[in-house]
Amino acid sequence: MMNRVVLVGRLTADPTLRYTPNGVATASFTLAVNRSFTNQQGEREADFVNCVVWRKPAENVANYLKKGSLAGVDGRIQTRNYEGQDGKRVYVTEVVAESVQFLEPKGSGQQQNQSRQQNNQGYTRADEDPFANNGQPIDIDDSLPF
Amino acid sequence: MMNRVVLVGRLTADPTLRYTPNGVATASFTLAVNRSFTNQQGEREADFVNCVVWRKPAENVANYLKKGSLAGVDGRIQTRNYEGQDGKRVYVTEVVAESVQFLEPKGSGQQQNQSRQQNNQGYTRADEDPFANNGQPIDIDDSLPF
Amino acid sequence: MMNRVVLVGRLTADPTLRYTPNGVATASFTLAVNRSFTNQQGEREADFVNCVVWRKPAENVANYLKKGSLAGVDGRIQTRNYEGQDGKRVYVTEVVAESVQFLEPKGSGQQQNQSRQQNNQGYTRADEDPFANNGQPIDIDDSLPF
Amino acid sequence: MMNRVVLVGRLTADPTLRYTPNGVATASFTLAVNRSFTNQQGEREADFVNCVVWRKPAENVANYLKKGSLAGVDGRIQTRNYEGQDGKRVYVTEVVAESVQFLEPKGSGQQQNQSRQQNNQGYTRADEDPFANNGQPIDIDDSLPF
DNA sequence: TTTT
DNA sequence: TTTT
Repeated sequence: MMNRVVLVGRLTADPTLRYTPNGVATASFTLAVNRSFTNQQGEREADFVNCVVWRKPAENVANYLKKGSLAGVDGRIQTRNYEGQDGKRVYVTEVVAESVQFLEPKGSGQQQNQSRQQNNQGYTRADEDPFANNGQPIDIDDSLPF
Repeated sequence: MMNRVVLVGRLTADPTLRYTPNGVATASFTLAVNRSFTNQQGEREADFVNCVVWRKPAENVANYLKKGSLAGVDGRIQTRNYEGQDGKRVYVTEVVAESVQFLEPKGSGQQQNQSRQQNNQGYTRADEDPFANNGQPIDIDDSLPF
Repeated sequence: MMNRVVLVGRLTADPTLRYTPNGVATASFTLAVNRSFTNQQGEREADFVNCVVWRKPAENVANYLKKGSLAGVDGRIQTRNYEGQDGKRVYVTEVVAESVQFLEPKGSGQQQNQSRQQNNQGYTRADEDPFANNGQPIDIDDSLPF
Repeated sequence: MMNRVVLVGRLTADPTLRYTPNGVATASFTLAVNRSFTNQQGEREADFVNCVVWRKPAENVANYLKKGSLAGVDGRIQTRNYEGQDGKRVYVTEVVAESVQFLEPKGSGQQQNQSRQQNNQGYTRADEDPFANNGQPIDIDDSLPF
């Protein structure tokens, strides 16, 4: 079986960094990928793809990317499901990034680190161990990645 | 911006073939893509990825693939949203296949066409023209692809 | 069968634009793709991948990309062979780009078009019709793309 | 920078297994990838892509694949060059497989292991340590992978 | 609400 | 030097 995704797009918001109880970092973000073709109104639309990344690259994402950053993702599609607030099963399709490429020109992001930390106050942990769970966040209370 | 997906997996069910009012064929199916790694229980899980294909390849999919068929998809990730039954916005991520590869050995699928037709009775149209709408189904009443 | 390549890298030189006798544009260029890992000397090396693109995107490449430009390529691997100068068969592996993405920030390339034209003086045709030949340049005399 | 290749095709010959002096396994093989389109004579041609794989997957390839096997490769394009027999630099483009997928139906390859061993007699080492050299074979005497 |  |  094969499962490969490559995306280049811009972050729709600052990434969200969390830590599992075991101290493993995970960052989540959404990439806006503009389509190369236009719709019948002549507009270029975009696809909005939720992405997750684990461990060291997660911290790099949190430190170097922010809303609007151009980034490339190489990873795979992952599906998971969880119990929704209304008791119904919610199905999620997202991209697990194995590597994230920073495509901004040099020198365009010195303040990013600072801006991110302030932006993600209060989102510093996730109730999940990626290696106890195959890379799929367990969503407890309001800590959904998306 | 770049957006590329390559999958190889097995159909979880016979594909669903529909036609837009303009007579454009669209087939939808779900690929089960077994993961190469195991979870903490030592089990190999799978990702279930919804796929859509348009026009001539849609008819080929309907004619040559069925539940359990091994297939490859080369396409892109697409997101769309529609008004759910409870009035809330439902977000969908799926793969639009530009090409679908049949990876079954020759001679293993002669009855497929027949089995498919019987399976998709009553699903012969979709209320949508992909070229008036950029490849994104407009979901009217119960004609959702997924 | 499936064949998909996605690259992001920088042009090692200005692209070379040619036209077949039938007037079809083709641009060739080499992408330097820095590796994410280092060798035993701790250096980051690069792969140098020859790319070809046809028709309208070829002209866009020639007009908007130059040496050093950051670009993304979505295409497929192609192999071909031709009679070398010593009568031996030469085997070539290159990437045929179906789309090329310009990843430079806006406003960083206004003079590119002019610089390119002057750079490619005398390279204005290729002895080949891509649609009579499946996208593979026929190499006559010294007009090899690489 | 990004560099991703996905291929599905058939082995043109049994894979060649070697070991570096440090005992690291490497397998090389060529994938014939049939094109989806036809040339002006109406024939379907193929691309022949040289692939290399290291370590445990190399041994799996040697044990489970043989001439004609259907296989998928997920990897990256690598370029390297070496001094040719005539003193000239020879440039090589190949695919380094990070994973290889066996796409043959079950039960179709019991004799493969045996057939391979006999086929590769005398090819049991390669003068190279992939981790001292970034995955690129050092070609000494006649031990070129391709 | 899933494939082999 | 090419596979089904």
